[in-house]
Amino acid sequence: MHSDPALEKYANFERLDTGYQQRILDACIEEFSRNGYESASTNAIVKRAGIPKGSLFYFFGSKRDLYLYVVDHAVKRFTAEFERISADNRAEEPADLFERLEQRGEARMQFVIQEPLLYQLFFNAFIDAPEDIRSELQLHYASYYQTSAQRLQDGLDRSRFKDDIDVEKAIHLVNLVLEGLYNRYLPAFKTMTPADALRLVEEIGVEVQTYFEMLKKGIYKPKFPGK
Amino acid sequence: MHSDPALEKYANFERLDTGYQQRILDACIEEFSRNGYESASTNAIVKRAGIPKGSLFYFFGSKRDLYLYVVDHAVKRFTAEFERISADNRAEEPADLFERLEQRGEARMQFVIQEPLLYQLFFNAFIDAPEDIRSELQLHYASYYQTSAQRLQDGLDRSRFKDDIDVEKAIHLVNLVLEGLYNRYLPAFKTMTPADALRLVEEIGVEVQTYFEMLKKGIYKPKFPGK
DNA sequence: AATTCTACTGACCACCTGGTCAGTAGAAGG
DNA sequence: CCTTCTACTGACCAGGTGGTCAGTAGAATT
Repeated sequence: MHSDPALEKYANFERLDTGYQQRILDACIEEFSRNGYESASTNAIVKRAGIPKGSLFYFFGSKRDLYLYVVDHAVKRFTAEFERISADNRAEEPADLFERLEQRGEARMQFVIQEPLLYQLFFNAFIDAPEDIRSELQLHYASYYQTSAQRLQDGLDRSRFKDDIDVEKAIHLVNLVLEGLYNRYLPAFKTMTPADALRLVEEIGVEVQTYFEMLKKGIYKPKFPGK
Repeated sequence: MHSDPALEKYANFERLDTGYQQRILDACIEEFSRNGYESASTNAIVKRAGIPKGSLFYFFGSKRDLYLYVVDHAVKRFTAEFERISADNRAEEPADLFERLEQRGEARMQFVIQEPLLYQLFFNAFIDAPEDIRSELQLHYASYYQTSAQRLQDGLDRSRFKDDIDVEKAIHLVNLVLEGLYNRYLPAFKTMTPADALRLVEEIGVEVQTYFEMLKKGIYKPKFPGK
């Protein structure tokens, strides 16, 4: 992350008192999540935060670096919340693929409810942002993505899968479905009140269950039915 | 579509000779597919097309209307190509869902290979574009989308589905997988020779088969195995 | 009290945006 | 030949954009 003490790229910002930091961060989150990277305006940010224009660039250097900082903030908060929720949900990870994915989905939903702007910001960063920023982010978080994918497989009960099935391919398939579902609903999500978003999230949860039932019948042995 | 002769919103453009029209369209397609609506620049378009700035607005009125026109062009080309390919593939539609989807998938892949930019433009229009434009497009193409979905179901052999399965939901599921796959591979197509693209399409075909096997086991009765 | 140093500021900059409209080239009509 | 008309043009506009830097207020040092 950005906390490498040797570089301290954002030292000017992090030296500030936390209340002031938060006011600035909030303004950035609001602006970036509402408009994405390109359409977000640094002028709008300083106006909203009530700080001088020069300060923003004194603290962060450039719009690009500001964005990277805010995205990093979002990712940190997301993963922290993610860990916390899945930690006190269950001490042990379930051995079942679908239960794992449900658990992750639930944690994600919780975060969406609590911090809709941060979630949107974080997610859009990998979709909307200009190519060079996107690739930098992908590079930056590649290891996180990899360990996350690895953790999904560690200690997984592979005996539930039909013998003639390639487990990696099956996981791929299920991920494809979840990814596709998310992409399909994303546009609607962008223009919703938190209450409507919450309702939609629950609807999606039901839909996911339906699909999971079908997928289980396809890739699990018959003795592992839908619960 | 936009061809309502009573309004003739784009008459100034469509009066031009086709070569000139095409040069302008190409520039628009390039710019919009590369940058999306918001970040696309009308100045960049006129520069690329080698036409005066005023002409663009004389022909199309505004950036917004230009975009709607180009998206419409993309949709027309897409559906035309789609019809053509599926027409000379087979005279009769197969009764099997997966065969139908394979056929459609093949047609779509052909279009992706032949016109990657147009496909991207068309696809992104419903994802990236500003809310008001997106909703106008959705309204505009709602009926097309509906008939297309209807046609997928007409004369479909529903007896193959397990009795406890919601056929609509099952179709949704399979579409989700295909859509996800296309989107995953789309970026690769943009920077490929036709030969490599063709090879990749065949690879994807194999992958689709794998997923279809699993899905069939999940939603079809046992007596309809993978072929 | 004078000086140095540091953190910060805001007027300013060059550049870009979508859009306009008085003006013009050239065909058509008289 | 002159006029009218039409299709088209490009210099221009107001309103942005991200970014800069000479200048300053106030704390720290002498």
